[in-house]
Amino acid sequence: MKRDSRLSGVLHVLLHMAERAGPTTSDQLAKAMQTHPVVIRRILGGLRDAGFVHSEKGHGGGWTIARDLADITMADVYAAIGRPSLMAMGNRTEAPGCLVEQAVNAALDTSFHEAEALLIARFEQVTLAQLAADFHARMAARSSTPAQEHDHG
Amino acid sequence: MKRDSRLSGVLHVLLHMAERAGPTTSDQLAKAMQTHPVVIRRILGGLRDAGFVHSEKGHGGGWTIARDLADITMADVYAAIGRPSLMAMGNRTEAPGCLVEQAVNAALDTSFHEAEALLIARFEQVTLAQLAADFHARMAARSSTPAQEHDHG
DNA sequence: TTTCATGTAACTTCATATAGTGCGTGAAAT
DNA sequence: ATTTCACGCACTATATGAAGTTACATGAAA
Repeated sequence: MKRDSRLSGVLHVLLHMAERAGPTTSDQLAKAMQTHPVVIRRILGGLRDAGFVHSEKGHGGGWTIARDLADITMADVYAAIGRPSLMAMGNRTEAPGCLVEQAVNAALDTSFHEAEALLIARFEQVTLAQLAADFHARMAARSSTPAQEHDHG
Repeated sequence: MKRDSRLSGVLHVLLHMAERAGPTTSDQLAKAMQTHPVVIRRILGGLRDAGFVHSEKGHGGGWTIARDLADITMADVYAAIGRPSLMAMGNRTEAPGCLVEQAVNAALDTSFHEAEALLIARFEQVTLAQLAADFHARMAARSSTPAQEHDHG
């Protein structure tokens, strides 16, 4: 089953933005992410509507983070991209008339809802500031090659 | 993101088989599941290889459950279909050179692995016998229309 | 008024889950 | 023996959705 990488992508973009001083353009972020500028704009659209980032048009424009990194959790980002399903599995049919399927669905739903609740709870505990700190720790650990912080090779 | 319904499907098929006395053909199961016989054979292929069901060719052939329902857990069934990914989300890139992405991946992986472990643990606690019992309880509750146990409308 | 940058819609790939077809194999009934 | 039944499997077809791309409009600064 193919897995959604939007959450991973948004977090990645946000951390790259956080490493820069002024506004960052979609083009620059696309280069860093090895993708297309329009994809960046799509990814950040939800974040902008949720107030986590700000976008400016024209000369000197681009994207900036609108809040303190310590005030944005992974759960916030997850919500901003529309709370896509976390579970790769679903029921064959929802609201089935078949009682066998109802029994199966009930058993699966119970477990899946527990797992989703656990995930959301974990997401709420991790802020972008923590992720940035982890990144900087990795930077320090890779002391021999300190210029590769943006290496995507 | 589209969700895999194989686990739901296999459990459904197994419980339908359990309700019948002798062998059940792929055709009969396909009718009950409103799908194609080949789909049934594919679904049950992994279960056969794992020894949970038995298949017989020719006249009077079909599928039978090879073990006691109390000895088959949802985790067994999950394993038999190849342990497909349970999480709908993955990392943009695995083993990235980018330290930002490494930090993001690490944070996500931690949460996802926890959630997966929780799910597997729950699956291990539910046997097919329990699911069958739940089904029969639903049958009893729907006492006014007792002939609909195979209704898929 | 030219250049830069976002906002969006429409379109194209591309991956892949699911469904379906055709033919081969083996077992039982006649 | 031969017919019928049922699974096994390789292959094709279809549908869905994410990601990538193009095109153009909007708005701001040089």
